Amino acid sequence: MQKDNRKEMQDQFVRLCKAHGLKITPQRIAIFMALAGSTEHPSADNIYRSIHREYPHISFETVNRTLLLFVEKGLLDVVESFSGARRFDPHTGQHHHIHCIKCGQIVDVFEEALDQVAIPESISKNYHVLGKRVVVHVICPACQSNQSKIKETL
Amino acid sequence: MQKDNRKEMQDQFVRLCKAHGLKITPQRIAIFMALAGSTEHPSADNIYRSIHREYPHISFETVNRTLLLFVEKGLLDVVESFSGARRFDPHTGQHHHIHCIKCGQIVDVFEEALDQVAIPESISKNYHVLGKRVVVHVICPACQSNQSKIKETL
DNA sequence: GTTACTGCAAAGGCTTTGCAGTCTG
DNA sequence: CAGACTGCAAAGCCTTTGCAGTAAC
Repeated sequence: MQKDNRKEMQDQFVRLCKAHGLKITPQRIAIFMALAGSTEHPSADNIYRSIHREYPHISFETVNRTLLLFVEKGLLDVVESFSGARRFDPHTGQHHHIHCIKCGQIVDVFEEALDQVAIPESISKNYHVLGKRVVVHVICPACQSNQSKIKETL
Repeated sequence: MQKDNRKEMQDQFVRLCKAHGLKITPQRIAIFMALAGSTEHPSADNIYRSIHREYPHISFETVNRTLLLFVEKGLLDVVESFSGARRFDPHTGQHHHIHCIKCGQIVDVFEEALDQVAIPESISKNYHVLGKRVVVHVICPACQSNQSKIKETL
């Protein structure tokens, strides 16, 4: 089951690469798989670390370059953040985010009601609109209880 | 008129400092005035440059430290960005943003309808909510016409 | 065989920190 | 006068780039 899923994802990746004229390399497969299994909106460094144990020869530069390439091709999005490292999101469809302003955690929100928020005409009239997102600022339960421990990253 | 406005702002700043137990220094006044007159969500470097001609002795470090201090005291907000330098917003009230994904420009949006977006119970039930913002992703008119000229900063 | 991709090393932005001296209240 | 604030210099992150070698198709 887990294995089937991996195989399925790899097939999907091969299709995506072909569609975009990208070469298929072991590095790219590893990066894609790491992303596919992530929900925490990882930074380039997060991805690098998560594949480093299994593929110690993959360099950080390749990870970063690949992520930027994927963004360019629309396979990934860069998400809004409040500084620090750039963070990536494998989920490119319409959705929303919860940000903990203490620890920087970002949680996905799928809510029909938020998708339905109408973009005011004053905006759509004057700009070429690509999309929208509702960002909710919170202090997450973990940070609530650990007031002292976690230092805000801003 | 312009002069009265400056005076008024300085008085406001003095009140704010007293309320937060901050000392009033020429550096801080300069920084506050630069922020008050800004609408483009400046970075620390933007503020530094904008006051540097008039106050060449103010260091970048002081500007940055002061901005972070103001954030801590709630006089300023840090706004979401898609990487690059941290950006500040003197407007701490409820409002929304338009982001140009090409040039990085951020435009404020004041729209009753967006303020009214309800935070789903699934969120408010589980998190301590501080606020929300609708972020609209666009390509601004300038970037539309200059397709080639401006290089995306991501 | 060509061209795209990778890894290395180095440089380039932006941010933070320790410290000694200075200024505010 | 005490504590807060500033400027300097240096270090710390994160990201980008040039280049020579390597792998994919």
